[in-house]
Amino acid sequence: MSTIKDVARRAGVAPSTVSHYFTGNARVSEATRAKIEEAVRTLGYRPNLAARSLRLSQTHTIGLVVPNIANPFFAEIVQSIGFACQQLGYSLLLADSGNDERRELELLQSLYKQHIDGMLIIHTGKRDERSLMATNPPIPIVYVDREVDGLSSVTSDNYAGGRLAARHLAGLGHRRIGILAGDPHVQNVQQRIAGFRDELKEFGLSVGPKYVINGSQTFETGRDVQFLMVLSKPPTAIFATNDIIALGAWNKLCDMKLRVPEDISLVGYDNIDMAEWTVPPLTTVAQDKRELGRQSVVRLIREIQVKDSTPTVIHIPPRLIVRGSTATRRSGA
Amino acid sequence: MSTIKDVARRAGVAPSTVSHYFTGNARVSEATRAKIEEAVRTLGYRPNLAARSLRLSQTHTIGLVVPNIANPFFAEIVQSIGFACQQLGYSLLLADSGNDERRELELLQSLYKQHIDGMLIIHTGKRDERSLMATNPPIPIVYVDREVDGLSSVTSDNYAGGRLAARHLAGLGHRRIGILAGDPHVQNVQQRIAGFRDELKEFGLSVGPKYVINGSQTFETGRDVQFLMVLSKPPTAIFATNDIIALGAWNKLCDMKLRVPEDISLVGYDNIDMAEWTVPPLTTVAQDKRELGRQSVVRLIREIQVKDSTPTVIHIPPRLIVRGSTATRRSGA
DNA sequence: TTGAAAGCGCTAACAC
DNA sequence: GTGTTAGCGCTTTCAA
Repeated sequence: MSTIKDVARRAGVAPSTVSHYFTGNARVSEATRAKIEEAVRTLGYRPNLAARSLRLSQTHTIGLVVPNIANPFFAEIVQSIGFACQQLGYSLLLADSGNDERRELELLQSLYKQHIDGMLIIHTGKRDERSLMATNPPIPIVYVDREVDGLSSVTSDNYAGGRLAARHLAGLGHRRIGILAGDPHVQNVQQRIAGFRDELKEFGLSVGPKYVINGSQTFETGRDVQFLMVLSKPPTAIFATNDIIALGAWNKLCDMKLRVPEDISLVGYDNIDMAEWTVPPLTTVAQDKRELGRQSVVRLIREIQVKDSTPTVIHIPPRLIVRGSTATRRSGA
Repeated sequence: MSTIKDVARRAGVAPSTVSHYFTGNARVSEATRAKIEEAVRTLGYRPNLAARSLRLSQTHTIGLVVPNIANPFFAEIVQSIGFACQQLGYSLLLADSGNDERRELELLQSLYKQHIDGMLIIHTGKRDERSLMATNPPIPIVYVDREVDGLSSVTSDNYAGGRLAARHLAGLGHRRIGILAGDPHVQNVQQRIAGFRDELKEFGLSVGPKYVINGSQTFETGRDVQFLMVLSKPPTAIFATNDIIALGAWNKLCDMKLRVPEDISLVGYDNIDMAEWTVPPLTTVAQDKRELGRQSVVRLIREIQVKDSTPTVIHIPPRLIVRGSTATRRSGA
């Protein structure tokens, strides 16, 4: 592996001249430029970023911690983060916490050692927020998708999304509505439900405790929809706090010979690719994942570059995508 | 950010002693050990990996290039690669090529500059293999999921998987079988189809050109199943070269009021999570993604550590998962 | 068991 | 426009 010295020697100039050529910190004559370029080419020289990092004490690398990249929603966010990084000249160090808060903490530590310039975190949502804060990060951190009080974050406006879903369902005439809540400890879920309930209130509606199913953000929790359907007065519509739960519910409803939307309306959240793949496709609240990822990176890099460390909270507005899984309440119900 | 010198000063020893303590290259006395540990703790010292890399000329980081991390199949592989890396003490630099061969090449170059120790590549499959080889990599590379002639790779045994699918369908009595091939330029697809055809031959069967649909590895290509169903003698069973295509086909079949498996049997490939979510669940050829990821990392690290650079090809055996989307041919058909 | 010193590849003053 | 020089934080002989 050749170094800047090798290039310099071959080009018959000093190492610093080569450096100037690369950094553009000083103008080099046409003649030397040609010689340097020739040397670089024949030697196959690549600047050693480790050395540059050491010297500049910045790595142009950011860390990304996610709870579970196999979750399509997170995968799509990671992708857009990745694209934004490429565009802005940053490398991306990926770490999957496996939705385990202890591991999440270890990963943070080991990322710090890499002396990355900044960190993007989609936290597990399980840990007490304060302990994350207490670690007193040596570098800028922006939380993605799940916000943390008092710290910078870029998230979808979950409260608004909940309202959107409620307005849609109430507008279709539904009055007995169930909620597949998923994990009640996740802040996003709480906000979606809060928005949902608040909007319902404007229609003079509410959701009783028996009409709420808790669990986790998984397909299996969706299948617990059965507990709603065996109620003496089952709901005519259901709000699931994410698409995967909605898909799980739909799956169980199929098993029970209930049809969507004829027998029951179903609204999901996230608008993952799969939401379009059902028959009929799933009505859902879309989060702009591209924008979520892009803004996170942009914001983080801003915090890295200017020492402006006042936490900023960015909310990306959601939008309702009405597809085939919702319909007006049947007069009989 | 404190350095090894700060620690040394505070502990009243020389920097090299602190280094010895960390690397374990020399034994340190109990007394100094205690002083060093105290200093590290109060200073919150973290070794600077960039400096260490420069000195040791190895970064303990590997690069990973994937075509599209939003594809659930790749996402699952990336996850298992990530876990294996964590376990073995390597960091993971992620780069998504967006399934674009030009970008893939750029990413390789920029990863090289990071002086990573090795590289894992799931290539787009579009480029001529040779041009990838020609880049003459300065570091070990292991190709994942999609092999490249003459280079190290860890892939599923796609040919065997194709045979598995064919044996299953033929065994159920199907004689007119269609293939949703997807992208015929992807080697994996070719191999799956080759295996499928060869096994069919053993049953005295074959698939005529009109029964094969080409396209890409997408949901939309799956929906092209309609062109098979309007044939004068439509197939009674279909092999899709991945689950997403199968899901697309199923979606279209639903639209056409055809039922799976009563009217037509359907076999997918990959066993992504979603394959279990249909009603009935999808019969498919499973690739062991965990193992695929783990073996890739293990193999790459071996190539990094011992200079043994004779290319090794590892095939992970697939297995057929029979679920509800396949059934014996109806006597009427 | 500990320390002094050299150097990994690069950049940024500062001189010329 | 170009070169000299020092030093980023770390590890590693080699001596003491």
